[in-house]
Amino acid sequence: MNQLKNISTEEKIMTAAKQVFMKYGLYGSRMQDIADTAGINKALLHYYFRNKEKLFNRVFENALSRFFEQTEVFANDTLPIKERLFIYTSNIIDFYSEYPQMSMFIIKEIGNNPELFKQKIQAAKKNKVNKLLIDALEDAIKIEGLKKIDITLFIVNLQSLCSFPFLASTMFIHSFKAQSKDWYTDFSTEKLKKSVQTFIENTLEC
Amino acid sequence: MNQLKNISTEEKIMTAAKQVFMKYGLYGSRMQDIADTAGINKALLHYYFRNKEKLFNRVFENALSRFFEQTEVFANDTLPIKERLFIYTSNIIDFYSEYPQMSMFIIKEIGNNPELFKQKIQAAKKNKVNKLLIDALEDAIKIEGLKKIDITLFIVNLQSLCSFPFLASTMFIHSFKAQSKDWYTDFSTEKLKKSVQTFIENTLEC
DNA sequence: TTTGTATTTGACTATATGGTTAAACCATTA
DNA sequence: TAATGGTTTAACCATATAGTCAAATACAAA
Repeated sequence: MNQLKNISTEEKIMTAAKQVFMKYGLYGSRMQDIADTAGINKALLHYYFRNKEKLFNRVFENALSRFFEQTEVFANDTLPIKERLFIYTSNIIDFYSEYPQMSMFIIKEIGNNPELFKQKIQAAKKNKVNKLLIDALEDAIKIEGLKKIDITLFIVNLQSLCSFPFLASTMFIHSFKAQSKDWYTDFSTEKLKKSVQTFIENTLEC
Repeated sequence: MNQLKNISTEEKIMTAAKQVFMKYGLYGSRMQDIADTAGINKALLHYYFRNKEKLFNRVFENALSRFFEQTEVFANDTLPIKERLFIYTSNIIDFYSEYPQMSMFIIKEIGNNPELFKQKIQAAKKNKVNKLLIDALEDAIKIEGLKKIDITLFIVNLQSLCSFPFLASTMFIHSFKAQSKDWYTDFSTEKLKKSVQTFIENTLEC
């Protein structure tokens, strides 16, 4: 058995499946489309991943893992919470910048498979390298003497500012183009990062 | 011909189609599913709306119209821009609160049909009762002496704060529940409105 | 070279799905 | 009552799609 070639084919499939599933979701995606994108026979999909659902779950699980990796920074208790928030939001913006459809994909599919999401949360909580945003904020209020903010609201606001620009990029592109503003020229992830940082500072310090 | 009965069936179909299309998108939705939801025969769908695409476009067009209606407040030049922004964000939050899947639906489908979106923008610009956010802000800088903010960035931030909480509500519900926080208890649209207003004040005045 | 095993393919099946049609139903009116 | 015309339905068709299978191919070991 050629281990290298084997991995290569499997990865070709995973790459193609990621692409197609992110674009069309579980129901909208066609196995033939995935096979074509991967440049292989459709039967080979079923040889490597028994069926559509199993293939989809692998892609979804990968995406969720990447998503939760981002929270590792909160385990670093030596940094003040504001610094950790800056690093986290910067990382997550870079992450979405690289995979713009990730956010949409995760949000849409959590509804269909909330169990896997719960599992990931539990795993993250038990993992020593990891700590979730909510726990880090609660600790910061107790230990660092952080102002008693509304934690859930703050998290929602933060995720909104970081995710939505990529999620809705097609809307913004068309919207601004129709009004003679070039989204690509006007928008940069660096500017977004700065505005998020300003939001964090205003919320934590005002 | 019974005009009343006619409208009723058509509306039953539109209501069902809205529900199903919002949940599964164009490709993921099944005509049979829409027929079942409306409590009618599948052939009747084709009697009222020739085919799937036409039915979908009607639903999409309705959604877009509702979306653009929200910007009418910006045409009211007698109110200071801050007031108009407060009203607009409050309205749009109420709107998403009523139709939580609207934002996701519009975003997802604009990519497939950007032309209709462009048309709506053009129509809104020509409409005297209507004025778009971007124009209102540009005017405010010229006329009201508003601080020269980065308009596109501000709009993106604002839309993010207002839309994402509803778009990603399933994620937040599961996320907070897994961490013993009840999303429904902790979250209210009033709190969200206040945080958006604070963001507007900080951005326009700081 | 031969043999055995993993990989890959074309051809196939069963089912789901969008769409059509002819007939039935029902309300209005002559 | 009977004719008219819009509305609704069951049955049907053509195609698309997920999944299967036997045969072919590649490739490593004997």
